[in-house]
Amino acid sequence: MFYRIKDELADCLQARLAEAFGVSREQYRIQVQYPARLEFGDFGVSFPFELAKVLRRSPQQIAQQFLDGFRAPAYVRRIDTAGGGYINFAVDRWSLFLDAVRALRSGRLWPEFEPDAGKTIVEHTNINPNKAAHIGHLRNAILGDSLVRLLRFNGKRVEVQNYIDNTGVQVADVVVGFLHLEHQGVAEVAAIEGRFDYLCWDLYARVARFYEASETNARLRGEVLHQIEAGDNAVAELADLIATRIVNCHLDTMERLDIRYDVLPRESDILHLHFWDTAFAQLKARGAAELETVGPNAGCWIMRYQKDGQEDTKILVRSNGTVTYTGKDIAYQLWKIGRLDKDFHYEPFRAYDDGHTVWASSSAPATADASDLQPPRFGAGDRVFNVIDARQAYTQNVVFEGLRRLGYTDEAERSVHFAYEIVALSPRCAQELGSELSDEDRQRAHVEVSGRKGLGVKADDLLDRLEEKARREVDVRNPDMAPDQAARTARDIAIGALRYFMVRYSRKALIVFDFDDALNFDGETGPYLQYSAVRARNIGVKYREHYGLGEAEAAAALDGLLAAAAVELPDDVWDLLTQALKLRDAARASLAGQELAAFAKYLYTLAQRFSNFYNKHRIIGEEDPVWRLVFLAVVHIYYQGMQQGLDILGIPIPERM
RNA sequence: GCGCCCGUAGCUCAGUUGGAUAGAGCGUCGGACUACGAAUCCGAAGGUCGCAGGUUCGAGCCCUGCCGGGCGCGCCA
Repeated sequence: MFYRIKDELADCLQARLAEAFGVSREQYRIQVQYPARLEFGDFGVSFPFELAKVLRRSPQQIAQQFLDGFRAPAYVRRIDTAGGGYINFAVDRWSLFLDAVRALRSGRLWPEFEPDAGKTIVEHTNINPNKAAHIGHLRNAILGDSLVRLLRFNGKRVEVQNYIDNTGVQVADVVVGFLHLEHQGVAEVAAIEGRFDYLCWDLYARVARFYEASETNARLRGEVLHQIEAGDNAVAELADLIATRIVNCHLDTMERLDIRYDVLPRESDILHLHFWDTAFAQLKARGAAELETVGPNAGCWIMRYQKDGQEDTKILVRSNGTVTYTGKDIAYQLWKIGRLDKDFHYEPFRAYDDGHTVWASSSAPATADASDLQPPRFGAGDRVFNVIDARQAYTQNVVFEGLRRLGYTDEAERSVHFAYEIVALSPRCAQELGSELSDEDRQRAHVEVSGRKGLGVKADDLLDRLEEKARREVDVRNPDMAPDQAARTARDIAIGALRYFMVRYSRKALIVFDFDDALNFDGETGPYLQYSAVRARNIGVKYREHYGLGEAEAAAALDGLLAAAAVELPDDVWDLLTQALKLRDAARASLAGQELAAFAKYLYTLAQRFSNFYNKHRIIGEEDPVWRLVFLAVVHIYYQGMQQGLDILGIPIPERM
């Protein structure tokens, strides 16, 4: 609700600016800001400085003339000029508080945004289906899922895609491992029990060493890859079995973090349905793809494009006729943004507990009796976010350039590479994991996670460790808690710790992973946020118990405030209240800036203010009935905000902790 | 060589798109529980925002140049 007041004030100021100086909104747009310090007020503007030159007057004179005859909105209680040109506005705390109480009573503290008619696609996770997920993948999935939740909160309709590269070399490598190291085929692999993704993790690392041993070994990769792409043979069947089993492992892992998907587009179907041919025809028709006749790239189909004034070329089709990664990616992006005249077939892949179905792409129409489920219309998004690490920035730019070369400039504009830096390991952490580091690596600040070396922290191992640690803490604090509830609580805390950890750093920050940081539950962490929410809810519960009120009665008691005489809300209460009411602002700003860390930071500050508040004030024990209700209302408003905010970050609130 | 990103407290990071006295957490030191549960709170110490110029009423933020670090740039995927 704060954002509305801010917008309203901005309009009001803008009108006065036109009246007093003839400056229109188009000429100069007023930005209302939150002042640096609370004593300055609740809103502030600095336009007198900026307009001083144009209006040929001093900032003070402008501020004075502006304010002479300015009719402020009713809720503005005080207007000050300060610092030789700032104009600050303080609102009437009590009346704004009463507005908030009314909104709380009618359940409209944060009215929904206007729903967006279009569809936003978020593609994330995208793990090669050949081994267990690791911390790097967790950053991707958690960032992606939080983005999905933030978009939905902002009124967007979102489709979640998880692209499966089931025909790439990474899967081929594991196939080589099963065939030539384990001497196992489809039947044997299908019969393997236990942690399949963990088994492949080790096997994959062994295959890397196997390739290094001889040229003959290394050649096996190409042969296997060729058979996978050709399809309709035992090797391809094995690859499909491995990829499908691993994808199921990944979905299980992500499910532990409440991360879900709508559709899994598979590389094999892009191949079999010849998406590339359709895209290629478009590229040729538009002249975007050209057959190179001279030079080192002779015989290749290339795309030329301008980059910083220099011409660059990218190969789309090799001289042997095969398509490059970039080429396939352009075709796939065209499908996502609705400019490929082609679609997948779909089949249900699995259903979650609540009945939601994840669909997988398919090369053939589903048989009539297979299922009575009808897939939704996938793809063709109005806006597409590709959550992919920053190392792919160059490739992503080439893909978007491809769209532009096809004349789809709007579509390129609405395609976003949601880039983030990778998660690396501290050298100490890498050694802890049993990796033997070279002297060079030891000197470095961080070591890159490497699937090929088998070096990395597996997602499920990290989650297990988090849960174990959380369980110990829960048991110490709640010795009488039932084991199943303790387990559930530990799980919630582990999720909170991990999700907050991955989202608290800005996207551009490289995370150097260390167990000490990740397993920390104190200070700026997920459990801190959860704890404050739990405390707020329990204060509400205790309040009702203490005064013998039902939930509805306690809520109705708040109505008494509406008739009460005004009291002056102190700074700490006001700080907390306004921060809670800024939830929408924060969500909007975070989305606009495409920075989830900003929202995480906002929530953390909110929790901090609440912690400060409940340590300072007795709520249930407060003797003055008006203050008691004021405090109760503030606790309620805080809890409502925290509930929504934590939901955006996918962090659950335990019953107790 | 070309391109992108980063350099802020001992450590890890924020810094509302150019605003007011640069903020958190961890760590260190000191204080607050027979409880609306201390996974909390309060206080203290800790800064030449890599360096040097420039633009501006105003620069951690914009421009230029250096220094230091990371990543990317294949008929790989």
